[in-house]
Amino acid sequence: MTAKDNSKDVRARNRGQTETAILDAARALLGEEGFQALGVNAVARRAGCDKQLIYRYFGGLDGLVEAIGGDLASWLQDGVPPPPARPATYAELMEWMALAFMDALRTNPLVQKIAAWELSEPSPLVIKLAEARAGSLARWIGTIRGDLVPPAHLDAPAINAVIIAAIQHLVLAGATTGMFAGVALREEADWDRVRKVIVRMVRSAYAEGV
Amino acid sequence: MTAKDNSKDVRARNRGQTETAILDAARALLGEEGFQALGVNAVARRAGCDKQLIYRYFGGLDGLVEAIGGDLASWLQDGVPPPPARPATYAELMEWMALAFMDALRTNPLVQKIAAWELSEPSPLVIKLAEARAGSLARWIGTIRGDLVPPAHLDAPAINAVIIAAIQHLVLAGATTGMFAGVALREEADWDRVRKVIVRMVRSAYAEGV
DNA sequence: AGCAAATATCACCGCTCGGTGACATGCGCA
DNA sequence: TGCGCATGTCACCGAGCGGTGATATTTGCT
Repeated sequence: MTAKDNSKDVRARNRGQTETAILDAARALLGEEGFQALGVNAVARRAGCDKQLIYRYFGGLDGLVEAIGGDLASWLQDGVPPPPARPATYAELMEWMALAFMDALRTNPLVQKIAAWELSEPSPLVIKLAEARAGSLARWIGTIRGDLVPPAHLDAPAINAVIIAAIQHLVLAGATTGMFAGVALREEADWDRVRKVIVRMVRSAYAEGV
Repeated sequence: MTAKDNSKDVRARNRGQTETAILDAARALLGEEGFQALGVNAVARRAGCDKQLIYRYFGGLDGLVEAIGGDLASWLQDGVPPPPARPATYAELMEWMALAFMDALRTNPLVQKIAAWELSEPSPLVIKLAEARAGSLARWIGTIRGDLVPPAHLDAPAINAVIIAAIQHLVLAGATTGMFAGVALREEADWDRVRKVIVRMVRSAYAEGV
């Protein structure tokens, strides 16, 4: 029971523990500072270990990022509760989906930073992340969709892509500049305004008329 | 008439000429490589001059970027032709606006990179750029709007923000990963698909029903 | 012509980065 | 007990970065 024992946690020689420490550090760093700050030195500093271990256990930054991308696969399934009442129509389902997706993304800075990353550099590594995220989204929609079918005369995938794109962009812009196209995106009231519009647009896009 | 005369253009001692050379280099670098590659050394290398001149004439990278942001103010007014036929309704106007904005952004990698930059780091410098871009957009819409007035019961600014956000996000995603939410964004046919959906959503959002 | 200011270039600093090899230390098994 | 391997640490490399002072060269004015 020397004085040093509790000064730095136990930091036993435990590979698994170190690996998760590195992973956690990388996730935290990416979520808080963005992909620009994600480097071998920074991660090792934050994880409290030597950067050499990053190379040994993950094969460098690429492998580390790939590992992060791995648990990206289920961020929607885990974080979003299923729709409270079974929606009766595809339109209602998509309306709920849009709002749920917006909240999920708003409360997940890590995914926000990854999404911003995808828009900033087309490196193969980032493309893998994009695919993982797209797959996650597709799987999530698949599970909540059940047997509901979109109207046959509509291009539902494209409509949904437009909706998701709008939400994603507004959330990212709100997190950085706090505005977009003159519309404030800071207070919860601002987001209520956005919610109203999203709901209206989803409804009308899937409406029968026209 | 020594052999060296034409080897490097004239490169006379001309401050104005050098300034535009630096500005052009910075614009080209930003448009081609993205904001990550925008550094004092890189710009000077590309402009074929010493980086010291960047500090002397622009006060560093910040001033240089600010100068770039300056002529950002008119990128829409200059690049987009006015609507061919005077639209009769606000909805028609916004429909044309959406498509025109999409094409303008798709053909302007510099603005694309700046938009991606805004989503990646919230530095005060970038916020200035964002404001410049937002102001440009507002001014553009103002001039083409004329005396058309949106339906009073609708939150037109928010609706437009959602539309612009969707377009911007799809264009950025197309330029980097070439996909979004499972929808391809490469061939012109892909963009026709997007156009159809955008038109439908703008129309229905501004429709009288509901 | 001659001089001062504007213009352009060079050399250098300190720092951080990604990456690697050599070395220390503790665990588990024979 | 002692050996071998897994785990962790350290020192170092070359390169590029942003930034700055001193210096060379041309221009333009008197």
